[in-house]
Amino acid sequence: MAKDESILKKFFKLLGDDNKFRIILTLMKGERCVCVIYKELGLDQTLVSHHLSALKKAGLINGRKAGRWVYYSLNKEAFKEIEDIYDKLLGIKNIREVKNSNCDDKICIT
Amino acid sequence: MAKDESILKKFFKLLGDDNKFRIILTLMKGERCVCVIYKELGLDQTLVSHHLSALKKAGLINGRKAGRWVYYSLNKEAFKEIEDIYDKLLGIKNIREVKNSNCDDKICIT
DNA sequence: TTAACATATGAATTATAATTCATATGTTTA
DNA sequence: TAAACATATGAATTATAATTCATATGTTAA
Repeated sequence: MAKDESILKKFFKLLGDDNKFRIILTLMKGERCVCVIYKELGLDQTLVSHHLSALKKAGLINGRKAGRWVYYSLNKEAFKEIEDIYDKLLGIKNIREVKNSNCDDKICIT
Repeated sequence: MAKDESILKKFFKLLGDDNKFRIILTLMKGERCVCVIYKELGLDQTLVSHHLSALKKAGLINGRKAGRWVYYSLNKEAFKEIEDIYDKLLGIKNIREVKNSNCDDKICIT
């Protein structure tokens, strides 16, 4: 699979998870420390930590350490890249609406 | 979770799967019958059938039956809806970059 | 310098989705 | 109308990811 496709698919897989999705939505509002995230979402600290770690590993978020707190924020460049790839690969304007005549006889290839 | 969020998350979850993602990419090129899809992707007929059924159930694709063949195509309205919701909820222009001062003392709420 | 706190990590467990297998349904052709 | 074909479906199995649990690391405050 091409690199672009793989980046996009990975993004989908991560965001397809309920809690990761909610974490990203929370970070849309701005940088947040871990304790705020897990309290706001009513989740376990350790669970959120695992999710953040996956999102960070994928490059979707950045972590900034300040004292005993760690502040996470969205990686805007990564989101820009995703938007561009989405537009190229799945953008509605690229959908072709060619209808097919019967997939006839032996061949069954259009 | 709000309806929009739930629609988008469901989309992500479906497309996060390798084979569903490839099926959608194939359908970007136009309507295809099942036999073409599974041969082109080198997958089992029954596996592709399951995936198509999930994508159809989610409203992302349409099925058109013609004789013994079934032609699937992308549901453009659904993709339009997804694009709109994405733009509203996760669009890069909606990302706030507010930094936080220390998440200080007891409170730990921003 | 010890206790409390914020976060991270790895292993164990559990939940969920993907794949396979057997077979059913409906359609066309010989 | 029987055989071949295209697709679908449900149950069984397998793979993968999410969650929990126990605990570790580093930081600040008493």
